[in-house]
Amino acid sequence: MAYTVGQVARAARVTVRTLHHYDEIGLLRPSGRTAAGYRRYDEADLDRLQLIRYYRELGFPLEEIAEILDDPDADPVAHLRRQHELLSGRIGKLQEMVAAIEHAMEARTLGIQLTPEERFEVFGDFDPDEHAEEAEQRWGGTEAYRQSQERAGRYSKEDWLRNKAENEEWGRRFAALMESGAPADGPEAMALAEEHRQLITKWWYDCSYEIHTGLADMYVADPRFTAYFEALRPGMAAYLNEAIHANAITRS
Amino acid sequence: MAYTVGQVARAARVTVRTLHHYDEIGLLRPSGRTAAGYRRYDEADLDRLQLIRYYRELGFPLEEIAEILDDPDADPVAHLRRQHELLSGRIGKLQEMVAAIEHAMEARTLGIQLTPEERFEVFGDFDPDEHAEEAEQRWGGTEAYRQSQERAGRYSKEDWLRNKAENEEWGRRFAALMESGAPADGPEAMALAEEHRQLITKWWYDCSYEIHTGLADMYVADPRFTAYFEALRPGMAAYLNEAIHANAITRS
DNA sequence: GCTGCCGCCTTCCGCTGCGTGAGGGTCAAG
DNA sequence: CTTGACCCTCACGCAGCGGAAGGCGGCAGC
Repeated sequence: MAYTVGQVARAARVTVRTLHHYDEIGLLRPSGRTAAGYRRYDEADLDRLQLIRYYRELGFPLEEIAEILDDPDADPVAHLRRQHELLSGRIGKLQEMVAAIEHAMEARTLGIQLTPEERFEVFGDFDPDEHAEEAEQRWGGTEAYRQSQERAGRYSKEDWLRNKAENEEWGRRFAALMESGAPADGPEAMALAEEHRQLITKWWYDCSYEIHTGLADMYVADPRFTAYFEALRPGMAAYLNEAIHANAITRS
Repeated sequence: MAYTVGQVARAARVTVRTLHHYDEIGLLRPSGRTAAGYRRYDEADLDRLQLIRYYRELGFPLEEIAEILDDPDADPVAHLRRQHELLSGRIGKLQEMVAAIEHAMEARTLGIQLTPEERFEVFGDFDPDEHAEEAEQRWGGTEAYRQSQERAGRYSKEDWLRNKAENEEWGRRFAALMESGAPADGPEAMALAEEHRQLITKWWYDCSYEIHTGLADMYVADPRFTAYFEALRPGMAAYLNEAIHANAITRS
């Protein structure tokens, strides 16, 4: 059986132009032509095309595919191994990027500006071990972080907006409470601290009391978080820190 | 402070040519030039370059980066979300490719030819659900398969060769046993069946007796495996099948 | 003031893997 | 004999630079 370009293209899910291209560069020459100059592909050509598409999808450049297919001495397993490594590396890089994006999205919702250093985190420009270690230290490499990463990716724009709105709503009530002069370790403050914990659990990850107090400490230790709360109301970072601690002690 | 192209290039880890390119397309024009025509970059330019590199690493095309940076109304989070999806998709595809490669490597060591269908498995050309389901059925989605996949990727060429050699050695001894006329459910056949199980455990995954009998059945059911054993010695597939079953019943 | 060398300039061609025409011939059906 | 679906061969275009050619600018040492 002989096939025309169009038939082959449909069968192999490539464009006619692609077949022309493969012909041009000698990667896949049709086994014959009709009197009118039409390309005629036979079964063997189809087999070869399958192999070509296969290696293509594995990321091999066309020239290398030609080498593999035309050199019977070439070791296909070696090629596969090499490609396996390449792919693994690429997956790793992409995963780092995804993590960086999630981090960026998370920061955006709080309106926190990333430091240049953080912005460049995605680049492999420092020792990977050191980098991993730092990430471990900063985020604990914890289940919590993984949860939040996972969720971050799934949230729609509406989700983000609702999240932000709920956050702001809570912020307003907390600021109002401060205004009223209520003590940071009083029942109302503790109730709002608890609400804060629940908000995190709802949107991000299971926030235990332990984690919550850890967060509270970060709010006064990390200037970016401090700035965020201070912008809502001066003194809020410290006040919230105290309320969270009080709440954690009382409830657990 | 003002910097020359070279200085900027070194600092930002890009090539001079890249900066020229960014200038050409208007993505990053240096804030000034010296009398001699030298590009002069200032701090603001560096900031912009950082952002450019950041979005670049996240996979944005240059044109889109220009949009994001030049349009203050553009929603960066929306862009991030979109990019997150793109990256996740790409990771998924790459992971499928890796699985396909591992499958191919595994098949190679046994000298089994993949069917065209399998060769095209890596393409997303049929319903993903159906595909996943089929893979589930074929491989059980089991811990065993995951183990073997994981190991396949780590093996060096020498490992593969040793694996192959051990396999062949076992094959020779098993063929010799058949030759001797020993019964398939006799002690020697069972011993070699057990050795076979251990070989799999050593190289691939924890091969329980249950899994082993499953494999044995596949050896007579799947023509490609059958062909492999039949090539070693006619009747070997069925003989091995029986020996494995006998061994499993006796030992467990 | 001359030489040497490095860094900078612009210009231009090259690479991959095709997409997308333009401008025309061919084939089978009605 | 026409129509419409195919097919052909040029040939330019795309991103995102790499790299070379050919020529100044700037600074150090003689």
